Amino acid sequence: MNDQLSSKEPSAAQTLPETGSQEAVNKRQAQIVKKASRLFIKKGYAQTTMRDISKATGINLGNLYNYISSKEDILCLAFETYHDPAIAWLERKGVLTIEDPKEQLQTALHQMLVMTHDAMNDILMMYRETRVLPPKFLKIVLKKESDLVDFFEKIIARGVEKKAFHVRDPYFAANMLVFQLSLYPLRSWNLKRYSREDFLTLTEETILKAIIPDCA
Amino acid sequence: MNDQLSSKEPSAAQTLPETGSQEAVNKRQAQIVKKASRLFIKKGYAQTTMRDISKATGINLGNLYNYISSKEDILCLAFETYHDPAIAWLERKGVLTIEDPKEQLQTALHQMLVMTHDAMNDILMMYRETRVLPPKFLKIVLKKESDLVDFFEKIIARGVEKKAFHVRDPYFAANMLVFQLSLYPLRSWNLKRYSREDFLTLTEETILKAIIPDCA
Amino acid sequence: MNDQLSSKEPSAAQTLPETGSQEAVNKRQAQIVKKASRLFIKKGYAQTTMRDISKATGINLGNLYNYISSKEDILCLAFETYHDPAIAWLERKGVLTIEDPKEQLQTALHQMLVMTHDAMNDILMMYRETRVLPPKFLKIVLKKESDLVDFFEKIIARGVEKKAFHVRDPYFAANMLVFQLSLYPLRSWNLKRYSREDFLTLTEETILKAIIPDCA
Amino acid sequence: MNDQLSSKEPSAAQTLPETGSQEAVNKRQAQIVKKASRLFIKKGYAQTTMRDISKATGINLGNLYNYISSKEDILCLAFETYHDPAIAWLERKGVLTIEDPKEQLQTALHQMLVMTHDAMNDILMMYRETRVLPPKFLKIVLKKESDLVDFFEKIIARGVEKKAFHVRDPYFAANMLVFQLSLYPLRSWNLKRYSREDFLTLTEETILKAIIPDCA
DNA sequence: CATGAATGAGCTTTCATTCAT
DNA sequence: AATGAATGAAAGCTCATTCAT
Repeated sequence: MNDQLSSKEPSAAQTLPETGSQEAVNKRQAQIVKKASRLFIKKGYAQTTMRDISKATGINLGNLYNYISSKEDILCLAFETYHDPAIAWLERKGVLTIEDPKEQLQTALHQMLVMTHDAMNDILMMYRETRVLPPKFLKIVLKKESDLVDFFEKIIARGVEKKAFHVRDPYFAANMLVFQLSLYPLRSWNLKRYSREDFLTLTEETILKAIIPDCA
Repeated sequence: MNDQLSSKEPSAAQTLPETGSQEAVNKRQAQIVKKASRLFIKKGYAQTTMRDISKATGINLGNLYNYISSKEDILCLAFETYHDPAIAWLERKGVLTIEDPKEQLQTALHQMLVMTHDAMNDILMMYRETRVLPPKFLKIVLKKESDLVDFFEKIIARGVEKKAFHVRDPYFAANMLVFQLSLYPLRSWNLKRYSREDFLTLTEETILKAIIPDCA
Repeated sequence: MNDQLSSKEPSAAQTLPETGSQEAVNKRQAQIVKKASRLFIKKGYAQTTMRDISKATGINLGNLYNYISSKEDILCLAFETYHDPAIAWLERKGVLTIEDPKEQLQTALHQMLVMTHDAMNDILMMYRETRVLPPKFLKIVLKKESDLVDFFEKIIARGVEKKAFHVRDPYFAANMLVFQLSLYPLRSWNLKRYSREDFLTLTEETILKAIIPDCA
Repeated sequence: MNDQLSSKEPSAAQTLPETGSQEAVNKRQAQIVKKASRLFIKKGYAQTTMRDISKATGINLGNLYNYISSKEDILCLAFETYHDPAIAWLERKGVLTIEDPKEQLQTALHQMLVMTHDAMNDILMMYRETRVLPPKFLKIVLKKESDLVDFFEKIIARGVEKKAFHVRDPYFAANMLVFQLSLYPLRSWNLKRYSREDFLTLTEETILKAIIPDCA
């Protein structure tokens, strides 16, 4: 039942020379992706040069290419890094085994909100730079996003069946819900006045009001 | 009253060697911005070259610079072009004079939804390329977006006062509402299954449910 | 009958932006190919940089790419430039209409020797750099070379039939003959002691001795 | 008499930090040159990277430099490796002691043809990559080639004196002969239709016809 | 001797922008 | 105003070579 989210396709963006100690390479790679993501967030992908990344990581320009195979590769890796945990989280927390629809929805929603809030900059970047991804990789990313929608659709549909939710079109509702998760990353400049806690509570409330009838 | 939306700052991104008939220049400029926007939408700003724009407009490469001062300038002008009408629309339609809060909100929402839906590609582009805008211009754009939020906040606050709406924090609700307007542009690939009409109705319904208590 | 040499395939290596006056572009292109060939001859293709070519032609590095589409393209154009005339020459001179086999062979041989001698450096370069050509282009080049062999094979075969030549295998003889044409380009450092005239006479004599029986 | 071919100049292209057992070093060096030559033949010198050579030899990239001093050095060593045996062969076989000019020429020619045929790929490579050799080394290589010409010139001149050969200019004839030895390496793609034996016989015949009068 | 990460110069190519005509 | 050739500063990436371990 909880296999619905595990679309684990062969995700490594590109193969590398793979010299030796894969572990050390992975560590370096992670370091590069992390620093590069910060730059992508700040300046945009196209405006970030490999020389910028070299400077930011402290890794020599030529040496960078021992760990990643191209600039595009870094972006793909960044998408992986920030996408996979989101999906794994829900699975681990056993959300799918919660019996009460309201409780189930609230739990899933809350966990996703927290995650989204904390990774806000990365999500903002991903919204912007999706266009740059190579087609093959783009497909994987969209699949993962639509998996998340499907996940919420199931929960909502079950709640509707059990008369706990009042929703005309569960698939649409799931789409709207998943989209609303990104409110903060995409609109943060207007929402700075709210504390983290206030914001989370308000968002949860607002989202649920459209799904649960008497939640006024 | 209608001054709340008119933050008409000196909008031409950069000054040009204003020679002859300003009118002819403006017309050419508009033509450039329109064609260039299509390219920015399709290929992304960074991936669009001045040569592309020259070819698309039929205006000689060097001659382009008689009408715009830089590539960046075109993007700034594009933001203006697609931002200002959105704001002017509501003003023109006299939404602010509607007495009944429910009717007022529904009217404003519907009009904005229609606009957003039809300009979806432009909006998507603007989400993506905001990072390229020069800081000064970015500020103007953000101001305009927050003007729209303020506009809806006023409507919602009045509805709350009149006990027509049930909303804990009107400013937050307005932000969410304005954000939800972009559902289609930013998620269109998941929503292709809905007809234009179905989509508009569903979105309106869903947004209003979170604001108007008994709108089930 | 004289169509046997005209394997005029679409030979332009790569398509170019083709801006306007094709004639001026062609002239510049020829200039680039000529200067670049000199460099390829002197230093080898791989050891010649685009900056070298820019400096040698006096054309700005970036501007070069308005006339050629890549470094490889220059090499392809060079092959064309020095290959096509060789083939056209024989056709124009009406060698194929000479009745007497001996006279026909001598005429063709002499004309080819003169050409080869004068373009020696280019031929040397072509021998060396053939490997760099893109496969599609390589095929064309090899086809042209084998056309030349076929041309001489026909002449020799006719001479054998008419008992004018004494040759066991006309195709082999033609290959050897065509190969011998390159003696000077490929061995010039050993042959500097001969005047142009002496060299041509000696070579002609030597080549013919292997084909015409009593030519001692 | 046999000193005419032994131009044994100090042949190691560059001096190395000669540490331990010179013998082991030489063995490794030979291994590197052999494998690298295969790569040079297949891909060309410029297109072969030190990483390729490291992978092909199984010797660590950095470690390679304990046995050779540069990439260029490998090429120089390759030229030596494939040049010296050709020269030594004839000396060893005692060709110079054969009394009958015709037999002497035939023997030398046959042996050289066999060698050239079997080492065709190496010879092709040497033709191509000569341009990369450092001037000092290039001189040595050319000297060795001209030694071979001198060798055949002596044989031919003696035959002419003894009225066994009919040749106007022995030096020119020797040059042509040595050049013809390379027919197969440089034209193999046109000559694939001949068996090894057929090819050798045809070539021998054709070459001799230009030197020995009644060899029809 | 062996390793392979690190170095940095240099490569081809692109492109916004300028300028002579 | 219009043209498009010219400019030159980067860009992404490669690779021979070095060096700390």
